[in-house]
Amino acid sequence: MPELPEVEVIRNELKSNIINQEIKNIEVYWHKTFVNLCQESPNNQQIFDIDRLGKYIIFILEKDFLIVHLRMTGQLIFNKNNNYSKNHLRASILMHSGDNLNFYDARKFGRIYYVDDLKSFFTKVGIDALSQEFTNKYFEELLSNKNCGIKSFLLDQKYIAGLGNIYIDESLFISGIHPKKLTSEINHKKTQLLFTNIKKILNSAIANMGTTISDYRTSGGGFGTNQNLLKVYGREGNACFKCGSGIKKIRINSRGTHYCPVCQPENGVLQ
DNA sequence: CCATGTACCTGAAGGC
DNA sequence: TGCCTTCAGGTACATG
Repeated sequence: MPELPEVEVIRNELKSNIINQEIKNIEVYWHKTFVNLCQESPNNQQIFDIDRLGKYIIFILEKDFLIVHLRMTGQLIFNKNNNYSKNHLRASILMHSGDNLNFYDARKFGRIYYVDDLKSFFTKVGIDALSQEFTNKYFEELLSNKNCGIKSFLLDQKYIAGLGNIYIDESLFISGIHPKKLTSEINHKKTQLLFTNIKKILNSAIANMGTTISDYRTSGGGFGTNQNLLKVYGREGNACFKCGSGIKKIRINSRGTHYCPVCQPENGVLQ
């Protein structure tokens, strides 16, 4: 499930291949994949740059923008096929050079939006988790204005954009915070620790080319390696790397949530 | 306003 | 083998 690091890896890889290319046209094979929110046409427009906000990848065209969200199983593959059969190909962005950017998506949740106004498109998306403007002070302010479980808070993209199920579980584990801990009850020291660890976890996942559990591929079709370094996610019943107790799995907001009951106590001195 | 529930989708995995 | 159920979780939208 692509989160911020996976999207960032794809963005970095695509930059060298896609920037300055000119779009010939976009072929759509599953009608819901392409969402046209703009009166113009992307055809014959040059791609000036590639940006990112949270889990959205943003292609900056001459006049407007193509925004891709991979959701659960989306893949952006440059100039080649992937391991999926051809019938998972939902759209192709064809370039005048003959290069192409193929959008595969087994579950059809992913989207390519064509928009002319970024501001109105991103009204419900908060600050990017790796942006310079996302500071410890900003994090504390967000937390103090909210009183819900910390995992629910981190999942909600309108506060902080880019975190998903895997990296939230990892960040809370190394910070020693129970996923149901109320935002208002996390003390100053723990807040700072969590803030630092979120940035650390995301940056290290980028360095490892992302987490490939099932569908995620880089734009070259490659695998990430970060799945080998996960501390809690997917480790239900296995021994905690810190204390040896069994990792537990519960559901929060209908998401599988992994934690160590000893290192992340719901109430206790460690918090 | 907020919290919760469900739709969107398909493939993999497990039970019997 | 094979059929059925459950699970995976990001986001939009509906409901209470």
